[in-house]
Amino acid sequence: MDFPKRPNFQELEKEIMDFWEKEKLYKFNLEADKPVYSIDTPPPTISGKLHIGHAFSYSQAEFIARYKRMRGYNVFYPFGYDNNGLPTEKLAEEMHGVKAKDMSRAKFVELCLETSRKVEKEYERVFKRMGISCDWNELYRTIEPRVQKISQTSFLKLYEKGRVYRKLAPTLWCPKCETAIAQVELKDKEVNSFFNYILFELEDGGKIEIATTRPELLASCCAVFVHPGDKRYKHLVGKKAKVPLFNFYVPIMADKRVDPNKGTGIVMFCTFGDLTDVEWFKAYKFEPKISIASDGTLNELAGKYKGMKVKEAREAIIEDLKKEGLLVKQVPIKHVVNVHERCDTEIEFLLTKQWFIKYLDLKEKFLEAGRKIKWWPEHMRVRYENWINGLQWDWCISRQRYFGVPFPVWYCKKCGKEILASYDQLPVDPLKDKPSKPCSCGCKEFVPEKDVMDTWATSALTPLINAAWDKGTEHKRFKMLYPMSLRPNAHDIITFWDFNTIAMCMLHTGKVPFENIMISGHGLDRHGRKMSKSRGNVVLPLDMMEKYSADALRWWAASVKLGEDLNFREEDLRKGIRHATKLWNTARFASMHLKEKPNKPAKLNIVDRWLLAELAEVIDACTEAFEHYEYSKAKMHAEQFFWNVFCDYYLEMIKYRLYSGEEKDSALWTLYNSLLILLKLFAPFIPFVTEKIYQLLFRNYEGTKSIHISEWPKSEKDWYDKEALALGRIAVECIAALRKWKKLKNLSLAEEVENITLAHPEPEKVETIKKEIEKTMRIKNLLVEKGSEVIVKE
RNA sequence: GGGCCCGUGGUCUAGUGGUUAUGACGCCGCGCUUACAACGCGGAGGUCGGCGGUUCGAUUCCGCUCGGGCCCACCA
Repeated sequence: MDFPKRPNFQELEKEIMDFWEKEKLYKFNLEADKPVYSIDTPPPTISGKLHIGHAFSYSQAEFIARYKRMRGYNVFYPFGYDNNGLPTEKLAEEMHGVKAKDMSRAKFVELCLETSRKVEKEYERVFKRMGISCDWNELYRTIEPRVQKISQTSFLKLYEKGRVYRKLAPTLWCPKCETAIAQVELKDKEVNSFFNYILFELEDGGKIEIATTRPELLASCCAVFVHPGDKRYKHLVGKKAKVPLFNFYVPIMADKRVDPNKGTGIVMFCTFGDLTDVEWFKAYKFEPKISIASDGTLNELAGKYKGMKVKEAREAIIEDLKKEGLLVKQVPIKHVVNVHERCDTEIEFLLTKQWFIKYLDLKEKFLEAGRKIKWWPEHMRVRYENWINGLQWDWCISRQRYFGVPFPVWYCKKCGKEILASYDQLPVDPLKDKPSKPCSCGCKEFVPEKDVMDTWATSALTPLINAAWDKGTEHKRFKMLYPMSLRPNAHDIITFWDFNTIAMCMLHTGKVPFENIMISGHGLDRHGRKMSKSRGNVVLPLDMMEKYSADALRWWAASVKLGEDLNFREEDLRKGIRHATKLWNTARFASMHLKEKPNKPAKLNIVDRWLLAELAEVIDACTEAFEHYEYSKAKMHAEQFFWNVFCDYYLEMIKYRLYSGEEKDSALWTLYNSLLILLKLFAPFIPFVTEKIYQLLFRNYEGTKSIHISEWPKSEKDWYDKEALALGRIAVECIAALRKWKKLKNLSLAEEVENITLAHPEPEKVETIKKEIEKTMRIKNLLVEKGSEVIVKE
């Protein structure tokens, strides 16, 4: 057997990785007659490079996959890529130095696909190198045709149920690029501006003062707001104010979103100056007054100011207000505005038609669904519930983007009616394809929907994607895989991914999509900050695995409780190396003595019985911890037992038997079995080194071709031997005291000693295990007497 | 501003209404004792973030406060 003192972990891991791949160890078997454990792997966003944070949370879910596999489950562990949407668009633009709006849509989509393919390859390398035991045959991409079909089917079904509707809604708009933009494309910018104090006339001739930075929006003014608790203005609520220059009346209303300390405490509400305006618009259901066109110029509603750019109009209106004596003062201020990150242009809100999913009426149902799922850790459910309780609007699922799943929709050119694709046409691209029949009005010309769906509207379907919902709900695969056993993800996307998935799947199937949700924390940088390109604090998993090992990286990821964040410090990776080396050397020691598979002896030595009793407790503790997704506890129990009991005491205590031959069969049998059990307890965490040792030392005897499909350890009934447990622990106490004494006396541990007197509270018990203590500590004659503490007497 | 979580020796971490509070890294001393110096043995090191309350008793339960993280909201 080949047991060098120090293995080369990198080489070892690559060899094992090839072995797993060749043996197709993690392939899901649709035909197997075993209980299924299915995992709804989070498809990572194709947005750049994977960092340590990914390694952290994917490892944690993977521990569970390996544990369940060893528990005999038919584990379904697919992999996916979320390459549908804005992050991939931005990556493609960045990598190729181009901009989407400067090229044809088809060309840009092709570029995104090409970018994604390249990045997927890199992701795959990292995950495989980490030993993530996914079945790579079960691979999906959220942009691929099959998934598009599922996503579009979802849309059509919801449409049929009356759950999907289209209505005007404010959209973030860049007037320079003349495109809708997403919230993540916004950037804050501090600008110099003026607070303009403007007079509005009341019906009774009185005047009120309003401060605004955007006088050009006067034509869009719909109302005037004060704070409900503001005594100065209480009497105004319910009255009307006349908008200067345009001379129409608007209501004066109270709303707590007004800050009484800002400006005059009276604010004008326009459609739309900023995000608060959007909220008021939605909350009070105003008729919009849009005075800014998509190119950033004012429209006919603005009367004489029509055609002017926003800034020109602002100046012109200020001039006119001055002339009329309606401008009280201008106070220069610095304030933060939202600009488009590309071109630095201040954004506007435009009313456009958007698609929504109606679900506000189902809040109670979603809360109930959340209660049907086991959350690990439990408190994470609270975030889910808070999110639902705070929901105020239906879900807008349309995005004015390019790279995403298209809506299966056209509009009749003549009557404007919505024409939906038929199911057998899916996946469909309305920009290229045509409806299968003419509009009911007879018209044969159509305007395609150009928007694409929100990426979450597709990724919220992963349980259905995995279960092949496109083939219906009555086939074997769907029944095997839906609902899924586990949804693992980090806590930042509970509100997006978990909530949307539960909502979507409940709408489609009426059943919760998974039985368990396992929420992991974040792997952060040394100072506890998220890793990001802009911060420059990204640590790459591949670098760390080359420097240490995949096992070391995984060992690190297992070191905190589920749900806790963990700061990454490179020196912590040494712990994993240290542990793997220790395990390796233990196996090396065992290999020197295990020349064949030992038979169970008729009678077990007391030390062996003690070890098995300790082991039985550890197995139970690890198993229970894993059943509760507490992998870190399982790791801790196994690790502490291994170092502090197995290596420090047990191995030392059996050496005399291994070398002398006395009761050797008992020691060999126990060593063989306890080491195998330990390997199995560690296997989910450090799959490479445990596999290698298993192959070298156990495979021939055990038969099963890999430790990762071997049976999870079970303790035998007769191992729970209370007497042996107590005696063994007493022996440990005595040995510790004797070691301390030898140290004090400057004696080497190997030094033979004649007569020693040891005090112990229970001398009669020590007597029964005296021989083992003597042999371990090389004492000729151990005398025991009663004492209050365990100590060597001079 | 709202919600959730975290705050234990220099660093990371376990844990509990009750004797001297767990383990590891680091540090100090000794040791290459036939698996392992990527090791072994021994040792030093903590008012369990702060204040107040409940209790016979609190690191553990409650309230407030400070610090950190994440998500959400806000910036006329």
